[in-house]
Amino acid sequence: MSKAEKTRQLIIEKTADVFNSKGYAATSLSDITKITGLTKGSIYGNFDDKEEVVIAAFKFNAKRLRDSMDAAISKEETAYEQLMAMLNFYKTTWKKAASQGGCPMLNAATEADDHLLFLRDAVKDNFIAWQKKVSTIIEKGKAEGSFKVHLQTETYAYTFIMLIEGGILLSRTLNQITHLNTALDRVKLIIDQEIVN
Amino acid sequence: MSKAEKTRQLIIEKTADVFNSKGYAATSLSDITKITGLTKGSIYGNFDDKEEVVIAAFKFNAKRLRDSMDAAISKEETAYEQLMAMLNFYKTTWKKAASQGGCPMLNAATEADDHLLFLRDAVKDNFIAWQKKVSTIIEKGKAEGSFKVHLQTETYAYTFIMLIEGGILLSRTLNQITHLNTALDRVKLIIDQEIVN
DNA sequence: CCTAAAATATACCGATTGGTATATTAAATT
DNA sequence: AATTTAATATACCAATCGGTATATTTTAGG
Repeated sequence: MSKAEKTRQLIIEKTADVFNSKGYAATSLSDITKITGLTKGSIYGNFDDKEEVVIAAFKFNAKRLRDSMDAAISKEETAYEQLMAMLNFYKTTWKKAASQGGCPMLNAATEADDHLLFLRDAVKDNFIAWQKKVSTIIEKGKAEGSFKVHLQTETYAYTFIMLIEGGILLSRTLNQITHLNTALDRVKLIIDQEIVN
Repeated sequence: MSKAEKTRQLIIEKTADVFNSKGYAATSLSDITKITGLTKGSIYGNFDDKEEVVIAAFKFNAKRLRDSMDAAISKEETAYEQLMAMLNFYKTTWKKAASQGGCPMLNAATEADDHLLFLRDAVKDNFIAWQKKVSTIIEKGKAEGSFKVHLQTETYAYTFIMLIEGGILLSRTLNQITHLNTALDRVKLIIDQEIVN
């Protein structure tokens, strides 16, 4: 890794949390220089403009989330255990995530819906990737013979995502972990009652 | 209503949609003057600062949502029909809401969670009010004898809200109404399977 | 160790930000 | 109709915004 690549990475890593909590538009270049300890010259030597930093920071935040979820899931063998690991991941990571500004998917999605259009595609891709990950687990369960074969995989995957994001939204806004737990419990209920054979 | 009160109201009404779509922080004073056709002098003659406009605009957006939902609900007699009316309200209002920047609750909540702290309480209050509204309907259903009496009213109310907000989030981000419908169908399923006697 | 190239810092740019003091206009009161 | 008061417009403010040209420093290669 060249010096420039290291600096680029440092900028992304150091600013990721601020972008996620303050918002991508509201985080200024002076915020970036303050946090990184670098100057504008260095920032613009490694990025064409602020948009590029914003996209890189979001992608970093999204990847960090994906990677740690993957790590939790891949520890398990069966599809059922993998789904449970995903739920447990949210239950245990909540506190840490809250201190980093909450769910990067939720934050970026609301900010990019009709404003910050250059972010929209990246957010979209990540939601679809998340759905596919859940879908793959459900299909795996079908192949294992532990899940019902006739059910609509995608619809269930999206239902889980909705509940989790909705739960995070309420927990953050009302400052009570209860709501996220309610969401996670509901996902488990759906799995046990409708998906498992 | 005095001239000043009329102007105040005009400012709020004309800027409400922009605040909701662009974001409360990202909407500038020149946006406000452009939309209203007024000058800074007039804005600051009726509001102390931008924060006050932001709060007023959010409250207007939230009230408009509440009022139209109330109108849809109050047309119905039974608790079951009222819950169905709420679901139908989201199904039918979706398109209009999308053109106004999406759900004001969702937008303001994510913006106010760790930034724009002065908005947080107002957002909080509105979520609680929504939960109470749903809870009141469920309690009414219990009193009517059509709903099971032992169930945890608040938890169900929050579950419905999560699903709806999560559905809106996905529908907006992925630009497909399907997801909101999935959420609304799931709420109906919960009502039919777990709440109705 | 010296030199060329890459990376970072400095100093600046015009535009826009939220906000205000004052002048002007419109509305209400006598 | 004249006068007072309320409401709106004008013109300005310092601070900050994203961005850039250039100078300086740091790194790597011979």
